Amino acid sequence: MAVSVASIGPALASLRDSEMDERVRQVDVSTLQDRVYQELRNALYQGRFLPGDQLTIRSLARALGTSPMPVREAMQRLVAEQALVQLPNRTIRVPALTPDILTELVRIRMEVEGYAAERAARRGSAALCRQLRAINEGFRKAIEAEDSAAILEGNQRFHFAVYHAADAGELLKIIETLWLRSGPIVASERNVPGSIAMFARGVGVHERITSAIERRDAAEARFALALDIRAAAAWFRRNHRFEGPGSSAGRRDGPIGRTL
Amino acid sequence: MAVSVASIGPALASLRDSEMDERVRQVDVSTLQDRVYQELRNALYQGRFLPGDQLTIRSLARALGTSPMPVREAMQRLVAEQALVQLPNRTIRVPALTPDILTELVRIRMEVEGYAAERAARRGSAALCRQLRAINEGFRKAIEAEDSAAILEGNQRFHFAVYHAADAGELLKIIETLWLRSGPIVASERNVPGSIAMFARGVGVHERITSAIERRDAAEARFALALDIRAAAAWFRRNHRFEGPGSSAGRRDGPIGRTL
DNA sequence: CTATGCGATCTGTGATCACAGATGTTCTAT
DNA sequence: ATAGAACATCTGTGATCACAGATCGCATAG
Repeated sequence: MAVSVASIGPALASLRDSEMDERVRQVDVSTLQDRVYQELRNALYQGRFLPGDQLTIRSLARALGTSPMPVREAMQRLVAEQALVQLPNRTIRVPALTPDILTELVRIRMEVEGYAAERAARRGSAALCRQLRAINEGFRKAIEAEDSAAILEGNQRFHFAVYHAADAGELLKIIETLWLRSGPIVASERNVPGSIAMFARGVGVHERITSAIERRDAAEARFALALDIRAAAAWFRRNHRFEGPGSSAGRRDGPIGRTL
Repeated sequence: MAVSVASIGPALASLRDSEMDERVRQVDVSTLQDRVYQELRNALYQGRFLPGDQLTIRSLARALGTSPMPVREAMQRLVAEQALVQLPNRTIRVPALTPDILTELVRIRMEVEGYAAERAARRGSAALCRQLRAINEGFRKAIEAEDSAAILEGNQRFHFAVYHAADAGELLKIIETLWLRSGPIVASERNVPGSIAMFARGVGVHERITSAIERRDAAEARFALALDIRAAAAWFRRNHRFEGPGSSAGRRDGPIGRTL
């Protein structure tokens, strides 16, 4: 009993791209090393590793459930981005910040991120300002609740909303690298007494940035953004215990530090 | 016939560190991947690879006489630094510059390198100014001789002498990354008609930068440095043929392009 | 002529292993 | 007590291989 395919009709026709899209979703094509990289990057941002901590390929591979290769590649990438440092004896550590490096990074960030704020002010929209105010409100609530993870996240979300509005992909990459440098040390200070008050002052500065963007005042947006960074750095410089690269002792508990 | 060691005297005593230093020199402890990285980096700076060129691990390993591993690590590092780009199909290419990216990189460089010039002006010495003038003289002679490699090198030496004088290691790393982005495309234009005249104008701007540093005029140093970058970019934008990522056709011979 | 399937080839990725350098501990000689 | 040697361990590096995805060329069907 032969049935002609033609008699079955369009049921066997090829599906159009749009029809196919409705039936299946794109799968994750990321490589293992990409995923390892993201996990390590998140861990650094969230202060799960402290400045001076040593990371080894094998221990991380065991913990992540992979072979050493993707971990090695991810770690080398973070070394290239200066988020990790490889010492002369070849071990890889989370870099500690010396007061000098901190000062330098702060100044660079004021220049680079200030420029991004300037660009954002020239390009900003009412929708952006609404978004910034919503983020800042979430940030304020996190401070009220003394929720350190939410505070760090809120501050970061505010800043990166501004920087995305700058519409400068290459600049964003530089800024991300700068933030990767500060992430661990900043997160390590999130429980220091007085950091809540520091963050609370940041809510007002964020509003100042937002208003400047609203008014298309590029110079004021730049100034306020730089002020935000500098004020946090000044607090940080007074409160952070600068230690040697191998030391992870002396952790103090208390309220929350802030992103520089 | 037993001879007491003690009778031989100080000939068998341990040498002090300083004595040892006089006898032997430090050996090169760099890894193979470091050396591969440097070679690739130099090749990119010198325009030995054109924008859009594909680089494969195995062909490079064969050419360099190594196994694929160090090449792979070096290439991944250059990808992390954006000197190479890895496409969705995973091949790795020398990135081409679109007009938009060029514009963005130029603006970032004006901000970042301008800031470095500002710092250099605050820290500069008479010795630095002598050095800068000597480099600029060599640059002028290279232009006179229409020696494209020496022109590129002279321009780079001038700029980096300024940036070193800024005394900001972290900033220098960012600047190096920015230059790595421009290297191949700039070197690809070194033989375009009119580039000599462009470079010749740069000699005067370099002197303007040097004078500003000499007078400790940070704002003028910043302005002149940014002017240097912007003028070169304007010329470049008028003269560079922006091509797709896969194309390396259309190479034109003639005088020399300039580093942006 | 166009679309699809198949096989070959190329490419990067991940796994595994051995090697080499650095470091710490223990032992021995002075 | 101190210095040096030997050994064990840890760490990253380099080599090699297999795997998996992407691409291309060719053949076949409609």
